[in-house]
Amino acid sequence: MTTPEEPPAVAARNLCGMVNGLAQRIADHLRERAVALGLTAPQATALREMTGPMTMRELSERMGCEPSNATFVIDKLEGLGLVERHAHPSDRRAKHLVLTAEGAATRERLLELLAQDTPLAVLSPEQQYVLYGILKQALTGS
Amino acid sequence: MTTPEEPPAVAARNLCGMVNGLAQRIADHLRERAVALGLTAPQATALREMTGPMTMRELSERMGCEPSNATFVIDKLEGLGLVERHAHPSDRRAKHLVLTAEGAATRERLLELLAQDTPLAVLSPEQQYVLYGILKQALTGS
DNA sequence: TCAGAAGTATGCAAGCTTCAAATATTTCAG
DNA sequence: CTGAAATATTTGAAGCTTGCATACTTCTGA
Repeated sequence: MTTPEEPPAVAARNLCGMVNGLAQRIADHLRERAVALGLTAPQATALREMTGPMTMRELSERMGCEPSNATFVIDKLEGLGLVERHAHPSDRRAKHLVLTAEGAATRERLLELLAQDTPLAVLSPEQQYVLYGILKQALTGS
Repeated sequence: MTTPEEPPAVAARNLCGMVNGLAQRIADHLRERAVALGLTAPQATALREMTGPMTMRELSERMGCEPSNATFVIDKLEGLGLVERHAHPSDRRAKHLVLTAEGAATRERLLELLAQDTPLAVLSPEQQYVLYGILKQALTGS
């Protein structure tokens, strides 16, 4: 019954579960570092994605959530004094999210913590590069 | 400034985000199929993991969630008549989760739907096998 | 034996997420 | 220029998830 010449098919059955498992491990890693800074995981995610001023919609897309969820999370970060909602320079419908000085400092500390002991650190540079190529193809569909 | 001889380091920076992105795409795929059967995504996840009779704890571990969350989801599936809570044969602390006939039929339809148009289908069998090896190492840490 | 440690499931409170609807603004066809 | 359609954000309701507390059962070791 064993078919040594066809291992890919067997392996593929659990691939989705393995991707989810790895994503969950990454999420746990993030949550751990977030609480060390007094943040929740979603708050840390938002902070991590705040590479610069952006709209609510752009943030929600970067976070991979609904805009109304971004509203909820930004409410918290604004309450913590880490983010401010400014008027958008060219579109009065939109808000311009900007980090406060404390928000920028917290973000820097967060990025440092996130860079430590990544769940992917057990992979060699070569493996990481191969993984990058495969993920890129899976995500772009090309 | 470009360093053609060192692409892995550059690539590695976004690896976590790409893994999360792929996991989200898999989750969206699941949700889409779930609603087609009148289920929510968590309910479909539970049904998918019900490969046979098991305890609440085992189900929660397979689902990657807290036991109290499994209680919530199983309450729903029990209300839909797809799962039943039986007495565990050897441990009176535990419940033995069992699919009803309708539950088993729904699960079969779900598995068929999930096998169609997987987000990983764009990868060649060879790529899937390489991905399997890398994910395995990342998950086991070996 | 039996007292305490550990395991299994559930209830509850709080927070997170999504969805649908509402408001305000912008864009664009005609 | 005007009104329809599209876009940005927010609100409220409903569902999902977690963490902790609780009740009960099983296991362990003196």
